[in-house]
Amino acid sequence: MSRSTQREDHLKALYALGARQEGDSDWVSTSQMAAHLGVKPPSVTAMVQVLTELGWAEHRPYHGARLTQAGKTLALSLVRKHRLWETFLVERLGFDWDEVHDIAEQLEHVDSVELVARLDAYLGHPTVDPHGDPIPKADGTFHPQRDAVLLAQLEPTLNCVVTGVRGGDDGTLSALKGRGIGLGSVLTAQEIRTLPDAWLAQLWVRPESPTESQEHG
Amino acid sequence: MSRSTQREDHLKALYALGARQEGDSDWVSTSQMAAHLGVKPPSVTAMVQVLTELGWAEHRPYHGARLTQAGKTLALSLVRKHRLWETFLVERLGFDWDEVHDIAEQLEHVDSVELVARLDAYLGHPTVDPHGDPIPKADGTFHPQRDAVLLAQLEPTLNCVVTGVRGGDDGTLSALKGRGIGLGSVLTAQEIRTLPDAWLAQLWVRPESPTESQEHG
DNA sequence: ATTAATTTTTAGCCACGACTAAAAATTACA
DNA sequence: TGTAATTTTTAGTCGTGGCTAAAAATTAAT
Repeated sequence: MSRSTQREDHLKALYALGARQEGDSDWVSTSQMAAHLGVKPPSVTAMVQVLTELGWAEHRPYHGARLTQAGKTLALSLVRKHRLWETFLVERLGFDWDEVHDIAEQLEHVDSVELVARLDAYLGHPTVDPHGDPIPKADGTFHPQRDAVLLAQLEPTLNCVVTGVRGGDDGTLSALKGRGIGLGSVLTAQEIRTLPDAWLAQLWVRPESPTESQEHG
Repeated sequence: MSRSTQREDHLKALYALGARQEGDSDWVSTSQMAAHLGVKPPSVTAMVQVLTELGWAEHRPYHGARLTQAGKTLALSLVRKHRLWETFLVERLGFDWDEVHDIAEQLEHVDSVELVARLDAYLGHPTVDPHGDPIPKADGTFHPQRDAVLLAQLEPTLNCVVTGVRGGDDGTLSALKGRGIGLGSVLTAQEIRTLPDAWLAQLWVRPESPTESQEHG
């Protein structure tokens, strides 16, 4: 009695939502998780209690849940697997970056440490996935985005380069692709003003001076 | 309500056991399936009834079950996925041929036709997997072993070359590897007499004249 | 041809993980 | 501060896919 696809999905949701909590703490409500996972809140409550019994989460009834250290380590290994598979799908199989999420979602639940190690080596130990998200290391260490800010926080006069997309579902990603926006895309200050508000909180960008031209690979 | 890992596993068992039935028909008993899958017969009965309702199998109570044409097509697509993944694991990730079965067993349940198509192209449209088993084509056609006989049926004076291993579990495969036997291995008539009886029904071989020497790649 | 042994199915149960409806706690408002 | 609205948990149900024990059918043996 330990890992299962459902438990792993709840663990990942707890990790993802905890990391992007607005303010101080990383407590996540069951309804947040339910919305994220596409299930109803009572199902989440039940699952959170299971995760608690396994020592992966703690649960303060009516307040929320958050991961323990053990849970964080496990969640990080899932994120690692997900991002390695996405890298494989894009770089080796030639998928577009907006097509790979659902497939990686399935592949990440395949259970074999040897497989992950060999996949990592095969891909040349990549440090970021095709969305620009950093890939956790095998030992659990994790270096978040360097030099990146969310587009919403960028000074309005600056140009920038897209370095990542936060929590992008395939729908958002293909909409971005439809506007010609991908990793490495250069956005001018005036172009930024034409983008939907929703994207301002999703795009990680590296600021550039207003006059600098583009040279990226 | 259609595919699930368990249903797919039962479908594959029905296919595999039906193909290797001794005599005339391809009816498979529930206890055969149960032994193959590591579950109890009543569980198989229940699952076979589900497969029947889905139109993938037919069930004659107290006599056995067998696949319909639709079921065969589906089973073949699972075999295809399994063997493509095994090929990937061995040829690209560098696994030994006796380590890949369990991992491929998980990977084959990943649901994406596009993924299979791209994996196939990436591997160069291989026709046999690392165990020498032929890989069914995307359209469902399937060309079984050419020129191969089971070692048990080989005339006792002939040498032979190993071209495949029938239904090899990882245990048998690593035992074979321990004796230095793999795809392309040359077995002399006298060496054959020293092999365990169990292997005689598992090794597919291509006969050679007693004097011929080895030249294989 | 009966009876005995074996195999298969049916009946009834359990764990997992979802759901709805109702109760309890928290938060918001007056 | 007391009541209303919202959120969360509890209670009870359902489907999937296992199990054991008992009944039914088949096969084997006398």
